[in-house]
Amino acid sequence: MKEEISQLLEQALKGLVEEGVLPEETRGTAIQVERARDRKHGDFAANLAMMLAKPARRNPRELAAAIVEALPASDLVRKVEIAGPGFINFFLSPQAWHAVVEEVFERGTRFGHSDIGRDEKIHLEFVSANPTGPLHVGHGRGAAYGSTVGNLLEAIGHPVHREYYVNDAGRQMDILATSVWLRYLELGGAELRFPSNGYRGDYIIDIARQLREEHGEAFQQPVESVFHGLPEDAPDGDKEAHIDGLIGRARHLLGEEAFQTVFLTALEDILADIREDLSAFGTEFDEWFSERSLTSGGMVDHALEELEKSGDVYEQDGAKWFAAEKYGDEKDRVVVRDNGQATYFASDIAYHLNKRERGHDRLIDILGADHHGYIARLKAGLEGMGQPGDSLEVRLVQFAHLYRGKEKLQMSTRSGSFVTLRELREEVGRDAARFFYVMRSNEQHLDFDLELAKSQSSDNPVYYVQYAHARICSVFQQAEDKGFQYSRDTGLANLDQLDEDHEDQLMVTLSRFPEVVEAAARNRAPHQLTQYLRDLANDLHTYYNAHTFLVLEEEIRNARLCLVEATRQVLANGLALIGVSAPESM
RNA sequence: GCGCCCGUAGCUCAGCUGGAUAGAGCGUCGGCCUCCGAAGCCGAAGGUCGCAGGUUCGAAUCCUGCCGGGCGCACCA
Repeated sequence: MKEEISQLLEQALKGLVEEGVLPEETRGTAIQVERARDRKHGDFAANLAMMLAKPARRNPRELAAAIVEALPASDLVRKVEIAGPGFINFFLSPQAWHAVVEEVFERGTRFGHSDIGRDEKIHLEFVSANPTGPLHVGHGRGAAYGSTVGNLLEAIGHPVHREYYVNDAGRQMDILATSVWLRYLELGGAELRFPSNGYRGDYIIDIARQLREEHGEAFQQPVESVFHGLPEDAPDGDKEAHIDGLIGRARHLLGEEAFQTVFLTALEDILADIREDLSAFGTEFDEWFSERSLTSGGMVDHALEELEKSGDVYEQDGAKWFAAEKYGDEKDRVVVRDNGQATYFASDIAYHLNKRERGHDRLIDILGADHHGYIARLKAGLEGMGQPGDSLEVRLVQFAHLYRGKEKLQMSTRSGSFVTLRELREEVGRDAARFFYVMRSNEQHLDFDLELAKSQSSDNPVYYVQYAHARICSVFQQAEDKGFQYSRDTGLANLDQLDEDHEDQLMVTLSRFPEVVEAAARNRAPHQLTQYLRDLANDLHTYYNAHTFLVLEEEIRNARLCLVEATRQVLANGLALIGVSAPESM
């Protein structure tokens, strides 16, 4: 609809250039059409005349008059006015709004979708939490935000590949395996002081128990041999040295094969739990990409080769460095340590190179806000490997702070005293959780009040929107109970009988949906969609309270039902995009 | 110290890539159910858009400086 207005203006512009009224260089001026905020200003407004005033050396109002004069006729437009400093205001005809209702039915669940993004393949990485324990509420925000952005991008036609990067390599994983093994020893009757830096959650004990069921006493070792001669743990000693010593001891006493068994059991258990959790949260991935596969598949070496080609890799102090500073990073980065091991930075850029080599035009990473330091170095790395730095787009998700009423809840994976995503889901429900997570801009800190999200009444916005949907369903149920036969065709044929302000308003809001979806997708801003859904629900509730739908006159009744049926469709489409259900009754 | 994010109504936040008189929810106050679901609707009060400059027809929005809050600055993962 916006598009159509824009085209009319384009033709007018073209005409004026050809007539010589406007200089040649204004031909390519980008036409901006926006929704008028106040309906007194019509339905759409264009600032074209103001933008052209300078190059054309004419005053904007005069120019606006010339543009209006040059506009081709259209039956969508009822009236055009010039207002203020030179705005061109368009008033649309009723037929224009009726066409929207028809379009909703024609497109059905795909109303609001488009294909404008079809030429850009997008790789979307999100959540990617270390598989060292259950997901907590911070990951939940990334999951809700990421999956909604994915839905929005798909809705505007982008091919989207959703991926979870599994950090299944490195020291944290070794600490995990060691923690499991220590719990295993405890289950075997050993008494030991659990390392302060180990993973303490109950899930560790569950995994240890499973290990015992599957492997019996195979991994049992005397406690003395495990702890003997290790550096002291905190508070008197160095907890890092202590845990590293324990890892070494575990590897040594168990042997590499048995250690791997413990390691893999822990990894697979936790990963399975995460998959199940995310799936139940309505978040699906196309691929779970293993960090270890980067090394084993030679991708890290390949990336290092590509990087070498830049000529910006040098050796110093026995390590290989990448001159990242030349590419806008704040300092140079080590890629291979003096012990010959590739750094985390090396595997990170190898991963991103791999994403590019898989054919994705744009890489979107959704990261926790504490990772913002990675952006510059990742872009630098990509450029060093001959890839465009701006093919990577990082979206940060700020922290979510959980409150139970006034009480702020503490979170820490290590201590085991966190609130998990699963607990949150069980407590407030998937719909409320998802809606709350994306309701605010991702760049904004989120105060998530459990009591509020749980409250089945009043101030919970997700219920407000869902209620609008349920209410419409209920109206159709009532119609049936009263013996009114609903005919959509009769309704469509009589839309011109709908002349109430509320009906007008509702149709206008329905027509905004495709624009909202596009803007929310382009801006990676799901909260713009939740905002819209509240507007739409409000229009429906207002209309409902002001007018009875199930009136005796058949034409008006069917026309009204037709309008609310379209509304129901749009509510459902919008809720589907954020992964929230559209209930028929509540 | 350097870098990134955020300062908008009492509270929580929008403000659509610079537009017309800055909006919504909650909270407060006052109304609306013999009538399709009151999980709803209508109305009122509430603002120096952190502060100061700058850019232009026009700034909450863009630029600079300052103030305040959060986060990050590893041969850790």
